[in-house]
Amino acid sequence: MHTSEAMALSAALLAAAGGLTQRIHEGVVARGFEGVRPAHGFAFARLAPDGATVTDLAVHLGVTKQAASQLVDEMVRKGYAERRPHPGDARARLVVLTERGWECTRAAEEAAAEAVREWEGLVGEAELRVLREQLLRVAPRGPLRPAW
Amino acid sequence: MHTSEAMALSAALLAAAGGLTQRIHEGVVARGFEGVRPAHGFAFARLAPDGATVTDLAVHLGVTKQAASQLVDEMVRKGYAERRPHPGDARARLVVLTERGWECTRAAEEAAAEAVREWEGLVGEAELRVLREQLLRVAPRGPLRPAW
DNA sequence: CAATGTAGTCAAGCTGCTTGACCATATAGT
DNA sequence: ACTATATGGTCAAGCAGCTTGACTACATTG
Repeated sequence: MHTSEAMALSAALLAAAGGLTQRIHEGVVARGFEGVRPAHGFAFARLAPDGATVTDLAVHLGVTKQAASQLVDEMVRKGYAERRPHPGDARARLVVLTERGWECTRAAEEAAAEAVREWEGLVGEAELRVLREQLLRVAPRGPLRPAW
Repeated sequence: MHTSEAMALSAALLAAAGGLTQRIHEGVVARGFEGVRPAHGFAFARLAPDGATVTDLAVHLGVTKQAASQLVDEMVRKGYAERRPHPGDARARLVVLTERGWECTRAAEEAAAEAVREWEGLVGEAELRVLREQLLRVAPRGPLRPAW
């Protein structure tokens, strides 16, 4: 593949990712969750299963634990998360999503599904599965974090 | 496509875009261009053909013209761009890439091509073209700008 | 039970963006 | 032609999100 084609691919990938991010964000806002930035989504993804400590979150997001702690402050202030005592480690605190946090997570999933559903009309359902498989192959392993 | 599959696709897309961005950035740094952040790449892309005004750049990046002007300041200070008088409008100034700016652009293209070349080994060359076509379809039109 | 490591926070500072104000030049209306 | 308004660009101040550094509370190791 030539350099110019590689650039076209890169640009398309970045544009698609940017567009999707924006679509998800708009969808979340449209569903009544304000003051949430795209970066929060990556935190929600880590907190969703069973909660996490601030340090876990910091590693996941690739920022300092102070920054992660401030992010948690903000999410707590806005009612999306709460700090609970950590069972088995009195130093740590387990950050978990509130009910509103779960609702926001579902809103983000719906918005993503809505955007992807439009893509079905553009490339077809079967091709969309192919696209997913290809992206899974080229995507790096590890935590999903904001990139630029 | 079910919601969970849509989420898997979204996550893969964001991860792939993030990984690519990081790869390009590392490749540019490895080629000796320091102090360049990923956000600069989007500015380079707009300046590359024939230069642009600060206002053009601001629209392209989706930021205020003050922010764009500061970005240009930085690029000028680091030797990647220069401000020339605008032919035909004495108010405006045409921002163009310096020779070093062009070298940096080529470095980014090489780094992108290098990453994409690895993808060829993961999904195959023919499938990579398919991937490009699919992404071009789902990518929104318009300026390529940082998303989150 | 002393020494070292880890979870978390407080405080200060930096950077990249914003809003607001302003000047110089272009363009439109009469 | 000349005033009125719009546009390109910069200066200045402020804010938000991150950083580094210092510190306390608890855990873990020997």
